[in-house]
Amino acid sequence: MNIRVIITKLLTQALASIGINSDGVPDKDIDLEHPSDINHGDYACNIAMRLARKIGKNPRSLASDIVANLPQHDFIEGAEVAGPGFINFYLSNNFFSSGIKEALKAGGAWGSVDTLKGKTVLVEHSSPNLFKPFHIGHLVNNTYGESLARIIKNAGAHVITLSFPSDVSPGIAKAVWGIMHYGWENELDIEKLGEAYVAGVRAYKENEDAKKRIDEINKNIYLQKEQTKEFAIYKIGKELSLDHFLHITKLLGSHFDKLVFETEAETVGKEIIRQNIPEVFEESDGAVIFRGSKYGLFDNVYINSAGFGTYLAKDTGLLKIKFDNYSFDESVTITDIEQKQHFELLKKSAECINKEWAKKSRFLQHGRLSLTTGKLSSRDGGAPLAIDMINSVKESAMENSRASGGKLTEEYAQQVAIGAIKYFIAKVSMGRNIIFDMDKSLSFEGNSGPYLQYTYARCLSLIKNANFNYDIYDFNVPDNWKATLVERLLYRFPEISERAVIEYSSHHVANYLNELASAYNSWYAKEKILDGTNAENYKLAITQTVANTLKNGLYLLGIDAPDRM
RNA sequence: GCUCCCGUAGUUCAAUGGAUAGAAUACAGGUUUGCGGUACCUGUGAUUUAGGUUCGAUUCCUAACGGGAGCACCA
Repeated sequence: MNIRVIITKLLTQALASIGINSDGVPDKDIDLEHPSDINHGDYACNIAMRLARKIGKNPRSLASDIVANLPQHDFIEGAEVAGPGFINFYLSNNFFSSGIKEALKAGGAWGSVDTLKGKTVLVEHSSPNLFKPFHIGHLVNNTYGESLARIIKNAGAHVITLSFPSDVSPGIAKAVWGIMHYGWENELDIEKLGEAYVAGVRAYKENEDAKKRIDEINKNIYLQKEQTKEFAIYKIGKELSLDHFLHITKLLGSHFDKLVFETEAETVGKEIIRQNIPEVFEESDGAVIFRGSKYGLFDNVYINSAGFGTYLAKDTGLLKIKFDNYSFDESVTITDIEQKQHFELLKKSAECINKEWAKKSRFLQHGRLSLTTGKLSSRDGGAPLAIDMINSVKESAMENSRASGGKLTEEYAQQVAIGAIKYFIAKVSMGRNIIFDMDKSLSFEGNSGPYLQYTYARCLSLIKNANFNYDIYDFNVPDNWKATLVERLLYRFPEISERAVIEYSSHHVANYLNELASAYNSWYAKEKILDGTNAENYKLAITQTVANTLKNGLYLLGIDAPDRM
């Protein structure tokens, strides 16, 4: 039985025996929280403070009355009144050890919850602009998106992952112009693609003829004029770009069940928009617009005067594609925060077309990534490329290892590098801007991905040395055992993953894992685990549970836990 | 100009309206015959300002100041 339910029940009984009946105090009014300072106990309840005035007693004396009337329970070591009238509960060794047994039995499922059991959720993230390189901004999106997909799945939902590559836009026309300008059509690679894009952007601004030509290219791509030279080049570039995207997202641990391209969504979007003139959309200056200003938002163009859908039309089309092809409870879209207001507009227009579309869609934004001085910058002077960043961090991971006499393999170094980068992002609550200092931010020490990976590898090494087999569950709490901070944190893991899914945020998991690893390392420093006494098995069981928690928790962040590093 | 988001140690981040505001990093000093020192321990150091709501405010409300984003044919 859930420990919160047990404590709530005990409190209700105590209240009843001092004459406060359960009608006046519904269970939901009994707030149980973990005290911010763990020395204050495992759970704290503020019920006395909330009731005191109502029944004309002072909070502390009411709290004492409640404590005096609490029934005994095997899982509760004791309760006391503290501070302004809190009732603090201390859990017992029996509770902790039975929790550890449960956790070990659950194995890979330890930490999973059933908050979204039976639901289907679409998660759309990491949508790339094809022809533009995958840079560190995409890393941010991928980190949060992948982590959320895993957190939602961990809560029992069926998750379908989608990505929405932009394969048609004026920017792409610029890149195609650049490729033709340099004559690279037969020797194209991902670096040249980036350079071609930059050249196209510059030419569009500075050269009138180039501008005209680019507009023509854009039109031919939108209209899919297969016989033109630019369309042939476009197809080569699109394929190359898409391969790169799939390669790098796979490296990062992501898989997409479905790719919906903008070309498809644009067609679908324009159709549904035209069908909704004039009820929802209206014509203005040759374009089709949505009057967001009627709803406190702003007006914007959905189909431009040349007859092409803007990204608002594309996203409208994507919504229709989602609802036509899948049956789901919620669709979650993760983008950069600069699109926040645009998605509010999109949601409002979607609501006008079909109420269900808006009701079942959730648009989440993560913060922007800004760079301080760093040694890395991309070849075109813009944001550093993801792949360069990973390689650079990987190199310093290997250097670190060599310096301490280890020999980290490429494969492990890569897991450490990706773990360092992803953790740095995932530990920050989504929505806040992230400031990146290439040289300093990605530390391998302290509150970092590698710190957690290191702790995990250390646990495994210990277990291996001891030949401990946790499938046996052959352990008992040693006599005179004083519960450690580690045990007092371990049982909270499912609460954390539940909070992560309720708030749709991964950073609670990251902070929890850091707290746990830190508690374990402190304990490890002063406690000999393999001490040859009959306490050894219990200490190993704790170690194994820490390892499982770290592994499962890192998984929720999209980070691998290598068995050694 | 209008709308939205954000202001916490030198720096990067935490804190379901709760108790003495937590970490990491940086800085100063320390820990090993014992299992992985990318570890552990000690110390210094912060809620932008002014009101309000509340038993209680970093958190909610109002204003000012400071930073970011959006505001018609880019995504």
